Amino acid sequence: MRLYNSLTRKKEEFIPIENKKVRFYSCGQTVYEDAHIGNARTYSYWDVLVRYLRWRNYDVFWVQNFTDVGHLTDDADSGEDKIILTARAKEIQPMVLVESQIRRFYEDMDALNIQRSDIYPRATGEIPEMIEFVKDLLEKGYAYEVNGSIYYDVTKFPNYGELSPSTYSDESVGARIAVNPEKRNPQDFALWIRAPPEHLMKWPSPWGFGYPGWHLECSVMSQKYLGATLDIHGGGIDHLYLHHPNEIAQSEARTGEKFVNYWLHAAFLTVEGERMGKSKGNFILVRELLQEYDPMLVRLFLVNSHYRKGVDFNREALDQIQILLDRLRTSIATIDQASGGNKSNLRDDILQVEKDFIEAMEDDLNTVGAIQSIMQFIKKVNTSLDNEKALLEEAKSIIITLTGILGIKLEEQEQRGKISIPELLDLLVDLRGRLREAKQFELSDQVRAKLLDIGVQLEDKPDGTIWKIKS
RNA sequence: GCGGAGGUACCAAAGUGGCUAUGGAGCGGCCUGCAAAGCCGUCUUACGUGUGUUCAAAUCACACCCUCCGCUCCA
Repeated sequence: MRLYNSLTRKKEEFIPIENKKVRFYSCGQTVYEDAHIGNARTYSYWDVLVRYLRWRNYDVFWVQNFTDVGHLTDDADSGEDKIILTARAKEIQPMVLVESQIRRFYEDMDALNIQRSDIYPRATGEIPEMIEFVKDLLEKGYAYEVNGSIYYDVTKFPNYGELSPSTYSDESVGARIAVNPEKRNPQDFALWIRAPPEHLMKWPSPWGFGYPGWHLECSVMSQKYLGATLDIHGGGIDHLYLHHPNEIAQSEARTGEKFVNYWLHAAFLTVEGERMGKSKGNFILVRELLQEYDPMLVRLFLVNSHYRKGVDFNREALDQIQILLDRLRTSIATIDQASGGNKSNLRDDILQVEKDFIEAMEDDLNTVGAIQSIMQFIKKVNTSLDNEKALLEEAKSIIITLTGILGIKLEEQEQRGKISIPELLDLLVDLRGRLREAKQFELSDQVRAKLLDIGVQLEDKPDGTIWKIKS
């Protein structure tokens, strides 16, 4: 598999440190508000990457963090903790907010079929490890203490900023906001921040009460759960410039070993041509979107563009995706209905689609190409319904497997109590078929129209009727 | 300003030296009680502009134009 490595800025053959074992860390959510469509897009790609690697028999261990403390409203180590700020506005305790947001995060991700990482460590659960980490950096001379706060001295780390195509110049840092006078260099960043007495989220440390700087947790957690060197580290493109260079500086200073072999960065999505941002107020939350749209439609939209390329979110784009999703679902329903024949030309096409899919995915996770290979295959299947039934079943199975790797569930397991909805629909379809045989078209059309109203579409094919649950 | 990514047909979106991309929209047809779906054809000798390299360029080189993104919040 070839992956575009942000560190070298080119596609490289992916070779794990230890044969088929993959150590993967992705930067997670600061849990103070609901996940938006941009978060979901990024996490969808990590999900696809993990599913694909596992399908190819890699043993993937995936860690994604929850930031539940210390992420300030300003990256330059000033401003307020967003969690405390939001909790205060809601008049609840910070940890109540965190718990609630984590639950909501899981709900949103589950709905989009974004599988969970193997572990989700929380920053507040790793405070002792963070303190040890900072002590180590102090002893090694990479950090210094000022009035109970600890800062990382970037001049001690010669390769600082190697990941970032443009590190901050001193002027640009100073130009944005006043440089914290405690810092020796404008680019130094906080490892540990002293807390004023009234601060709610604070922990005792050798330097007094304080809380961790937000770059620290990723270094600490990844090292604790995955070791000194990670195979893959993923994150949003915004982290390429500050968060990730700082992670490298901290981690490599402590271990003396290379921190990450492959850096992956997901591009941002825009909404109606505009960047989603707090200042623009155009956030689209996953849960709001899902009240209106089929989760699988959203999921297909999210993976139907390349992760390193931006994509615009708008209604027209979703309408186009709906057609794509319908086409996928129709193919499954059509195969189910087909009685089959005695031809066997599909055998080659089944091998071909798997080959094309793999080829696309191996090329830097080209999900668009992978979807296209499936679409081409579906066209083949549609013209090959006279193949042996067993081959048709194989065709269906490969479609479900491949779309499943992209996180798209095509088969609905609709079950209410002991009633099977598929069986119920089969019964209705059968009854309507008898009406049509009796040329009672008015009544049979009514049945079809009513079913469509409640979300079931019937299609009369030459050899029978199929049903599809519409979104 | 500094740095990055990109400009592909009506829309979306792959492709990185020669091989029909693909999906949708529109139009025409086949099938069908009707509808839907599916299939076939068509728009389609598309690749930001200009030079150059080459037997051959969307693909490589150089220059230019334009767009988006980061250097605020933010995946």
